[in-house]
Amino acid sequence: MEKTYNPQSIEQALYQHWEAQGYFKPHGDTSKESFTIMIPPPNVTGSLHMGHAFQQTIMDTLIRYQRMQGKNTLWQVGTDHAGIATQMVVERKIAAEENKTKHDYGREKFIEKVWQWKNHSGGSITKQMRRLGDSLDWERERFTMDEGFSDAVQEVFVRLYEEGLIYRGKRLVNWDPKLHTAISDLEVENKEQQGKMWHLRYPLADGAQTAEGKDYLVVATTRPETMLGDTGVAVNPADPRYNGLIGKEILLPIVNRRIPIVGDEHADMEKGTGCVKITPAHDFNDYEVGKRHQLPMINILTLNADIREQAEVFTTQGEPSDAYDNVLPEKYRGMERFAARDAIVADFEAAGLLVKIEDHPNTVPYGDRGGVIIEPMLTDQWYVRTKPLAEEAIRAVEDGEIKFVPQQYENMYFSWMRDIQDWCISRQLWWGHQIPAWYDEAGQVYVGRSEQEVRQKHQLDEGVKLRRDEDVLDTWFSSGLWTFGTLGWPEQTDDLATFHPTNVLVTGFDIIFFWVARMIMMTMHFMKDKDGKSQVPFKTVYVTGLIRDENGAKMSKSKGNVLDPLDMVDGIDLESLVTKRTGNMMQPQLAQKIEKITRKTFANGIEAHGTDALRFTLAAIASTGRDINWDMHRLEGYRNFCNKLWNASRYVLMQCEEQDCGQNDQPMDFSLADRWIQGQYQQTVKACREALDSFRFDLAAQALYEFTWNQFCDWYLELTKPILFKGSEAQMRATRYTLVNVLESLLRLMHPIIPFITETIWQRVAPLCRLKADTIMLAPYPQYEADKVDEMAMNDLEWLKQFILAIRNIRGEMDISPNKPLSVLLRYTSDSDNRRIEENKAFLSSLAKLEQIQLLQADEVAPASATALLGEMEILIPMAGLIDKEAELARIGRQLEKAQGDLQRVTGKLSNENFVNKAPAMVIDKERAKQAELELTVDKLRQQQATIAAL
RNA sequence: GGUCGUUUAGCUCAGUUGGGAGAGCAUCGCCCUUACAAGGCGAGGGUCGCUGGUUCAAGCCCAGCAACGACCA
Repeated sequence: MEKTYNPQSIEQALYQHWEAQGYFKPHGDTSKESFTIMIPPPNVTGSLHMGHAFQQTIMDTLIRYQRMQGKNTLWQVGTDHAGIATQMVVERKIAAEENKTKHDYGREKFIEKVWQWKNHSGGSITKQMRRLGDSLDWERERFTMDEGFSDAVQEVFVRLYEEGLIYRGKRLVNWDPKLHTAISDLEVENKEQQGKMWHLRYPLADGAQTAEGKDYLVVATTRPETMLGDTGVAVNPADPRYNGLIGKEILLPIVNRRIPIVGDEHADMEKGTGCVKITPAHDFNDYEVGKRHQLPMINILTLNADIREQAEVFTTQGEPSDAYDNVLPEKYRGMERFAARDAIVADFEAAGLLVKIEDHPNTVPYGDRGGVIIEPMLTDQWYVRTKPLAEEAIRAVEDGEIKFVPQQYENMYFSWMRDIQDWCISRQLWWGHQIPAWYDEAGQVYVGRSEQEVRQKHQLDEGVKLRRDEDVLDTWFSSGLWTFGTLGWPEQTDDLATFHPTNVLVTGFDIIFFWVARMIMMTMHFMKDKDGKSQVPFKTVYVTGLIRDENGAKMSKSKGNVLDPLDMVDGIDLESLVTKRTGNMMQPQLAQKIEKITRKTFANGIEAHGTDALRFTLAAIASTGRDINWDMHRLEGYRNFCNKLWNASRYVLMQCEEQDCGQNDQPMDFSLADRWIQGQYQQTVKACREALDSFRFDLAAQALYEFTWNQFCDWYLELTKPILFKGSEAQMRATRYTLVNVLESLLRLMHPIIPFITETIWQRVAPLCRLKADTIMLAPYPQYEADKVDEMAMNDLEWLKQFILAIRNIRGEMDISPNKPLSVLLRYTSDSDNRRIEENKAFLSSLAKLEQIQLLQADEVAPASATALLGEMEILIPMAGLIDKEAELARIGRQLEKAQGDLQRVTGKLSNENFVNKAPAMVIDKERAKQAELELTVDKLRQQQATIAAL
């Protein structure tokens, strides 16, 4: 083996080999249980970030763990077409390279362009995923716009429409004025900010007066410009100030429109002025109020969110109406919405109608893609009626058919599902699944799998002109079909029978609504068992937290704190990192700041750590679904761990290769250490399996770390040295046998988390265990073997450790070189002490560096010594010429203080009658034993203190 | 405002049915001992956010408060 651990020299080649050998594919033996994970399809425009690395490490660990247990495992790979994001990428590209817009190309040519982009540059993320060691079945890679998947999407749309679960309507939607498309409520980010509240005076018509005798109402609004579209003012029917005015009218300033005063609970008497202007075409709450009171709707904004040349007037049902005229004051026409706001406020002020302006914290909706403020807009859109779909989806989680890990995320799921709103699925984009709907010239809509099918079904001959709906479907509509669409639905394929329902979904909490909930709804509606029972898409949803930067801030490009997982794998120098973080930015003005924090945080760039160290770190921090602050030091620690494993393996191989490791059935004489490490290892297997079975990757990582470093390396390897250097043939053989077999099995145990280093070492170690197999990937996962846990060996070795630690402690405290051999005297030894000493002299001499071990009789006087206690046994190291009196007194003093403190606590507890009467006997016995031991310890330490003090 | 979560060593985090406060990293001291200085050996370090309650016993259970965070409105 190479003298130093160098991940870069092993990882890439291994992955290519695995992939070429087809180890990632399901083995196909359907007599074995299947185990399936569907990867959350990454955005085809995306690149790998920490969240991907985190989730994929978990998925790969699970899939490797199950594969090694012989299951027919499928980890399905693919990407999604990311409608808006992809279209934006290509639009920017043609703008930059050819100075063209998509309209210059036209729809068909533009889509061709997008496909070209997709085929050349799309999915670079899948190459990055290979670097992580992900054992995905690449031959089955899917894309949400590929042919089969598009069939599934169309089929679902048509069937839902035929079942009345999809409808079209003119509704208020979230409109992105920059991207010119509707988006669903989930794609809106509400941001808190310090805004303003304008108090506007609205004169009452026909001489009406308020209870206080005023001839006007004051409405408070955060959006004064929308007053151009007001069709009412609401007051609370219980509000004595104004309820007398219900039914009266306002004369709306600027447009001189008469609008009614209505009584509605929406007007909060406590808030603002108690009077609310109602603009049904530009506000979701007002829309509802308008519907309740049959107020017409006046649209005053263009799709750019500028003031229209002429308003559009609709009835509550969305039909064109002439209830009001459509004239808008000339001066505002064509104004951008915020310019119009300023102008209108100024005009109110000029007219003496601006009462006041207050600071007012409010939440403002932003489009998560375009980044501009969303405008509620009255448009024709397609909707999924989600309520009926949600019912079954809720039940599946209630009944435990689907479990969330950690469970608290079920609350989030339920609260959203129980209050679910209809889902706007149409998008005014070109890139995506075009909606399979056609209109005749009268505007009548027909839905079908093709124009031909539509004509046939509705007996429309060639004379009837049909025009296809131009809109495409929300990308999440197709992602919602991921679990069954990838397996060949709507065909009833063998894959569906074998791999569906899938087992585990690993995802972030942020897409529970976007994706998880919708996937459950869609799957349960379309996938049925033979007996008609709905199939769930997956049995467990493992929800991860977010990985944040070292200060707990969310990673984002605009903050410049994004960490590329591959930079941690390969390393990156500071200049490249700065260039990478500040290049290609949406807001170049932030570059300087980003450069500064980058230079500060990563003064020396990022070192290479290798994929295994990254994966181990991610596993180690995967605890309970909460967010994690990324800590570079932990990554370093786990790289050191990989290095430790590497070097320990080198030791094992150096000792065992070309030696007799028990392969030839010659006699073996196992040492205490051999028996002990087997037992320790078995307990590790048990802990590790339990952790993986319960999704506690952190506990699995911890168990592996603890065993490998603190037991196997720190103790066992050291304990093999006296045997391998001085033991008999049979002892050496047994120890070599234990070394190679424990290591071999340990590598299998760790493989799901750190696949590369384990495979590399395993290739060398396995032959020494008489194993012939091509890869560790398909070797069996270790099982707990209780009969290999030798209790007596465990106890004896624990005693041995304590003995050695006691000597080392004295050396450390007394500044005695570890190289200096010591003589030790033992007093008050029990029979079992004597046996243990006799059996383990070689170990003691070697690990504690003792030249002589001498037993004293109980009444024998010992020379002045540094002392340690092990049970009743006294370990004495004669001080002559070695020990500093003051230092030894200080050392004893510290121990005494600690022992006395403990004793006091235990004694206090035991003298409490209530404790003795009520606590379980076992607990009391334990305390009594502790008390006795502590008393002895205190006693002996005092004696020792006196002895030393008397010198 | 509602829901959920978090608060444990300097930092990042574990702590399973209530029964002696843990890990990694960082810190301090000593060591280039033939697997490993990305290391070895030893040591120090915590009022478990605050207050109260239940209990023989609370980091853990209950109530209230505070701070922070997420989602929803």
